Amino acid sequence: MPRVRFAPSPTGYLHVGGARTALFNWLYARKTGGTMVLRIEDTDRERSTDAHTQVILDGLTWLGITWDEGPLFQGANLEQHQAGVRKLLDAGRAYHCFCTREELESQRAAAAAQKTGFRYNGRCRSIPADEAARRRAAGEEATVRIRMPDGELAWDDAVHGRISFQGHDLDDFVILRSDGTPIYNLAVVSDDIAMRITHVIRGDDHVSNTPKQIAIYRALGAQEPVFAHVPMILGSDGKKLSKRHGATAVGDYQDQGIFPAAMRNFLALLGWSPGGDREILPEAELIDLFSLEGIQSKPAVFDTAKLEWMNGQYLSATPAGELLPAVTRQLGRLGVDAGGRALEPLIDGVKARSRTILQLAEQVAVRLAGPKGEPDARGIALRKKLGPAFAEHLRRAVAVLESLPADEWGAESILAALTASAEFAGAKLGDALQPIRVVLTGGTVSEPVNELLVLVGREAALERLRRAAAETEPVG
RNA sequence: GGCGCUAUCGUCUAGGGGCCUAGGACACAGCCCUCUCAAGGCUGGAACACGGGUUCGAAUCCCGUUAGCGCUACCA
Repeated sequence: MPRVRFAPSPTGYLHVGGARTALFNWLYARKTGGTMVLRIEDTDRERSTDAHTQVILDGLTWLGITWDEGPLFQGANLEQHQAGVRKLLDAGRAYHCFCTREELESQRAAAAAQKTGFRYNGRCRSIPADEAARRRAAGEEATVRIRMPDGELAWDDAVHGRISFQGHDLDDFVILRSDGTPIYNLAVVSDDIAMRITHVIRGDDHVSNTPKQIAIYRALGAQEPVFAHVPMILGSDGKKLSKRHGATAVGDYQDQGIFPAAMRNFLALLGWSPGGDREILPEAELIDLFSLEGIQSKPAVFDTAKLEWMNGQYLSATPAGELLPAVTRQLGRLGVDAGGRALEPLIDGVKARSRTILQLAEQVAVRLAGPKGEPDARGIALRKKLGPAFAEHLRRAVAVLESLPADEWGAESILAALTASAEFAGAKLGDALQPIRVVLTGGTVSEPVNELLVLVGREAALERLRRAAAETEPVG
């Protein structure tokens, strides 16, 4: 049975790229009946925080990504990592390096000045073990470097096919800091071996780490896992997705009222395709269709418009009743009290015109509490265009609607009454109705006016219309 | 600079030598519907980076070129 892991470092929020990596791991585990391990890579003590860990856990949970083991913390495995280094040292596959940070930095600067790449010069490579032991006993600080073998370091990547590096292009990199704590590549390999990880599914930014990790696997005499490097997610300018592209944290989308299922569907299709034309794929289909081979080898641009479209698809497919809790929560945030009214009809009325729960809740709020402040630009433009007629239409509407008894306050009779009145006055139906829409919603966009009136309710609608008619009445 | 990865409409992609005058989706434009806007339906514009091979035949295979991206720490 495959064992996969998602291994974020808690140094920031759960990024959409990380979320997608987690999703692919999860999909693969669920598809194959394997095990998903969650490991928090907190070896960078300076930048790791518990708050970030919690945000990552929350983000995964929101997306519906579950894990079977963990969360495990890499920091807890210090002794295991050190034991691995000792084993490498004993086998002569690693050695102590006494070069100081300052020496290394000046070498790096010199290399940069000459526009040539920096590579560790191997100065400490040939220091005999007993001499190294003596110097360390004398209090000299040392890191541990792996002895990088010559020859090929290649693997058959599950998404890219064969990828090959040459050992002599890599240098003897540090695996243990002078303070005795492990460096990322060592810790990862050590943990992946200990956790019996069979498939390492991670971002493309790790492909250049892979040959280094393979060198460690070999030096440790351990079996290498299958590697699958999934492509990066880019911003609209083709550059690596970052803060300046707008929302990149999973939590941002949660706040915007995106459905977890829509986000998951969208993320899955970013860099992966089941083949064919299917787009809207529920969880079960995603799992059933998923394969590592279906993962794209080129990076993908994150397209918010398509995410919102997809969310709209999920929104229309979700019955109003299921939307109720989320809408109620948003209404609370907007400070609008439903006053015990049944929200479902309101939700159904505006559902098709919303792409996110947030937009939907805002529309419901307007129908409940009336628009806030002045109408929008198009509403004002209409008022100007109609001039005095705007108020006339309103007054006529008020008169007709008032004459409609409460028990006849239905979409059909309202439309009939309004149509007849407009006809009698020789007004175009559109001109007669649009002012009502503007007063009731603050804009020129809504469900049909007769339905809008039903949703707002007789008393509230009449009250708002009367007031607006009076306000817009020409002086004299 | 070195090493590596990648290359189909603006974007996500289908495509595994002939089914391709390259299909779908988002976005865009137009039309239908219509009291507005959506939704929905229909229509349209829009791509195989370039150059060489291989082959009867190449978006598909090979080699270059170009471009983009990633990595190049006692970060992860």
